[in-house]
Amino acid sequence: MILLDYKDRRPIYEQIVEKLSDLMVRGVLTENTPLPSVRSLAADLSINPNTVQRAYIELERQGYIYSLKGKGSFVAGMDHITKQKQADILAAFGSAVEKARAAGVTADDLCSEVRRLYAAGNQAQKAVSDHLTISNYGGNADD
Amino acid sequence: MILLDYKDRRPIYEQIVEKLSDLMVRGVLTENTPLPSVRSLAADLSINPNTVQRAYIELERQGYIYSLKGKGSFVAGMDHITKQKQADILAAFGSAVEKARAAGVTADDLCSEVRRLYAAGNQAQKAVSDHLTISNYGGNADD
DNA sequence: CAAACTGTATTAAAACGATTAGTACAGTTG
DNA sequence: CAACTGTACTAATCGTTTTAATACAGTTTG
Repeated sequence: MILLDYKDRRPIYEQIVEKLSDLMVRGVLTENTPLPSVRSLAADLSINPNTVQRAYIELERQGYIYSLKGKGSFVAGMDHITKQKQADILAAFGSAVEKARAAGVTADDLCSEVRRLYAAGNQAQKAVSDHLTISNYGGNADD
Repeated sequence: MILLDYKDRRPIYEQIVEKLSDLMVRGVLTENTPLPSVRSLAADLSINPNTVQRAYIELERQGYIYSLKGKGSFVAGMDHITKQKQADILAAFGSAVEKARAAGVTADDLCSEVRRLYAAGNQAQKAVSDHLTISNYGGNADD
């Protein structure tokens, strides 16, 4: 399940959006997989259902999920998701690059850093994905 | 002068910290240059002096400036500033890289993006620095 | 010295967003 | 029908940010 970070200054609903969309991109949540219901996720996280709903509304607005009244909320098509998430990520990446460039960091330095992080990250990857693993809900939207 | 972005969800004092430290790293504000007084910057930005003071307190805490009672606030030593800012920037960069890696973006893709942004950014750089230019206050801390 | 600046400190109120609480309605499922 | 689902709405609460209004201490300049 998701873990909330109360040290994070971002609002809870935004953390939920980020963590769930991460799980989709990582392939843990696949197309048409049902998400936990608004009320059950709220209970699991010990937060108000309204907060979860707000996160789901945002996820739907961004194209990560689709919701059916009376049925539930489900992971949207992976093609949309991948495009969306990678666009988000590249935008954030571009912003970080721009700041580094303005601060006098060279392109070579950044590329070295990229490769260093990739080398180091591959070993930590297993632990990270374990930590983010979401319980399997099973079932599909079109049951 | 600085421009505040009210669409930005971050608090005003934090925007001030970021923009002023940016100007220092870019070399627009150099060592011992006096910053606008708490009251005058507040007037320029049409905000409360307390908000500016909070930004200055934070800038001092992070080592970007030093303040002398009755005299004013001044840009700190560039060696401290550069180290501080580059550490901040590399941390943000590393976070962006990690997310991209998790989303399946290759290291080569990121490096290509870096070089593309550097090539494109060099032409936009003049416009950016123009936009961020701060009026010249003249004078030094040790007058 | 006096006026006009500086930074700094403090307390209270106001404003704003995030979150909670409670309720309600509509659709689905068994 | 009972128990789920998403959705909608209003009101209250809470924390942070910002404002407001002073006040005090040090510096500078006429």
